[in-house]
Amino acid sequence: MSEHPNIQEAKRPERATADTVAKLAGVSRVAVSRAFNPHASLKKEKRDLILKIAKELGYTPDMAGRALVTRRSHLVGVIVPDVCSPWESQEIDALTTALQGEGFATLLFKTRTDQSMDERLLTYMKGFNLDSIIAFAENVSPDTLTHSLGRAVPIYVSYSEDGSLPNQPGSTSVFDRLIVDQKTGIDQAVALMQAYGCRNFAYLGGTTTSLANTERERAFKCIMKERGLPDPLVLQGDYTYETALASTLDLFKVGEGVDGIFSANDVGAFGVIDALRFQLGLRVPEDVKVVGFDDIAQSGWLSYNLTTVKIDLEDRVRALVRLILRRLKDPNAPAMTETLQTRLIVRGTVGS
Amino acid sequence: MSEHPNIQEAKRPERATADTVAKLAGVSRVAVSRAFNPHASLKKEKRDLILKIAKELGYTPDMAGRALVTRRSHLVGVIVPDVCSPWESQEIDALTTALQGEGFATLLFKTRTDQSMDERLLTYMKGFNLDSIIAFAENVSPDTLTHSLGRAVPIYVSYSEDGSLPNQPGSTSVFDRLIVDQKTGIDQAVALMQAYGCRNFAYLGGTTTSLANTERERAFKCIMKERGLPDPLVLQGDYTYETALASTLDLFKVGEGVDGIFSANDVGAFGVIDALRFQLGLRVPEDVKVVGFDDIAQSGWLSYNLTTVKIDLEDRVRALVRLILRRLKDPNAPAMTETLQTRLIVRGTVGS
DNA sequence: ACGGATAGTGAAAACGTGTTCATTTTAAAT
DNA sequence: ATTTAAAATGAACACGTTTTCACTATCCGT
Repeated sequence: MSEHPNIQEAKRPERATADTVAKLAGVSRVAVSRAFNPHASLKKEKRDLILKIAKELGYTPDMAGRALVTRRSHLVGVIVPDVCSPWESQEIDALTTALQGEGFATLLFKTRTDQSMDERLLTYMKGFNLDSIIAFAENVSPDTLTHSLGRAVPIYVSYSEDGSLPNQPGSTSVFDRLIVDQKTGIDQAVALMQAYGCRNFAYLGGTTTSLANTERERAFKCIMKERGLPDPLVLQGDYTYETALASTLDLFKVGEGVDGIFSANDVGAFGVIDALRFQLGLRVPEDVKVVGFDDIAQSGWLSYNLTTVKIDLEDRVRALVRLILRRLKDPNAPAMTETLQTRLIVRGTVGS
Repeated sequence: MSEHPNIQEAKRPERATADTVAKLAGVSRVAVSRAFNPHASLKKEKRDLILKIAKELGYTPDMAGRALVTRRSHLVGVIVPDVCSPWESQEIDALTTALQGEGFATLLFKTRTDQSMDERLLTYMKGFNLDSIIAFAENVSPDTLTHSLGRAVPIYVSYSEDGSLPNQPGSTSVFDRLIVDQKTGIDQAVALMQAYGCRNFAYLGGTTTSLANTERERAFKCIMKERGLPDPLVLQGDYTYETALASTLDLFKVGEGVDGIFSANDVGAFGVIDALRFQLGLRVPEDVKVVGFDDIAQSGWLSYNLTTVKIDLEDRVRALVRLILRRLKDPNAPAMTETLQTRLIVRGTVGS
């Protein structure tokens, strides 16, 4: 086994391995491994030599081999129904940046359009031995995930303090959670709309199976009651522009006289605004006031200039990464909860 | 080695491995491997038994172990400067769907804001042993990529027939390419603008280092000349809404009397439109006509209703996946080229 | 019934890495 | 100078899989 590999090596410039570097540096292969692990003890000059030769050869530790023994793939799975959706693409972007800085890469998986997951896909995902999983698709049950996903611990995002879904009594597994307090921001929104004279409110929902939507609707109704306002009209939606547009047209076909619409997301609010302005000949904000949720980049564009409830994206991603890293460092640590606030961003769709 | 693993197994429910399945099914581990490889020869009833037991145990072949010996990671890298950019997020979405169907997962990497890549990141990427790489960031030179990326063969997207960047004479490596013929669509756009009376054209560029932008500008100027029109004014841009807005304001500050603006991308066109309508008090399309490029979903929204040059996303992704799979099947196949057409989508920003 | 081809099978050897463990070298402390 | 602790080192093993390579059972046609 001393000269044999050279024959193959002569044929093609084979990928440099730790052994290649070790022989060239006159050290053992273990030393090469240690050179790439900052915490391992290795004489400084020897490490420098190894790293120098490694760079010349273009050697990089192979993740597959490393994953096999360390049981760390350095891969974080992101399950998402639709990458194009602005809020989600913004979060994926920020998440990728943050994780990349910590030495992890994000692996993208798409659910079916109904946000459910193929059995085949789950099996497939398991094979990658993901270090962590973030489920944007809220139609994937925690138990399904843990059952199908080896050692990776999913992180769940809840939208109310009482944690409506994960950590059920029946389930043995405990999840780290990020709780988003949506009520504060929504209350500010309703207060502003009320101050500008709204009397008849409507709530345009997102996908009905979405946890975020369920809690937004609940919070909205609760606030209406607290402020002594009548129960709002609820429009069916699915977070898309097209459906929002159609639902708004339907709403005003029966002439309800609604003068304040709160949408479960910004893209939906765009649909509402365009329906009002271009199809119904109504003015925003003079005739109807509109508020969205998310504060995506497009909400600042002048054509919409949308007043909206903001979840601070950087805070959110920072919290997620913190949870992921902590769980990775100590898999047996007790479940942890991070909390996030929301606040109203005032622009031009309620009053000037 | 017969009873030893059971001790560990008793402690925690260890991840099921091929050996676990093999022992339970009373076959060799090789049989298990074959059961999961459809092309391997294995008695049907034995395969069924193995797959059944595997499902009960929740066993899935480990990708790391598999990658080590097959030299196929089933990972496709996507290098992108900004996931949020609508066109790119749409393409990532479609690509992920298509690749997922073929058994590959997409791994996301972000460049720095100047679209260049950290040396550290390249080294890092190499470690994942990617099966293929698609570079959305056009500031990463082909040679840098091939030098730093083991056996993965990058796919390049060019925007002119003469292939301005890859396959240079100096470079030894040959790349598969996807050529987008932008001229046809741009010519249709100019023709329409001209028909509606445009006399003074301006071109709002994207990032100057972007290949797509360079070729779009070249094609636009060429068409202007062919149609006997004067050289267009060129505005600096970077594909963002904010810069487009600012550039448009600058343009009309000197009162050039421009009546037709062609933007290198749709998001830029949105900035142009909003500057004209909300800051300069001009009407679109009556006073100034605007055309974009890409045909992202937002271009159909009524507030913009943008006339734009479309690259068919599904065709594009289909072609990319075709190139990737072909290269993977035969790494030594000669370089291949796919070509894509563009065409104008007429909406409301040129004339009704 | 017989030869030959074919499908089915498992033992052993990879693939590239991190980690134990026992050993040697170096540094620090008396 | 001598003891004690700490740091540095490499051999062997482990991780989970696929791929040779022989070998056996099964099938077909004359």
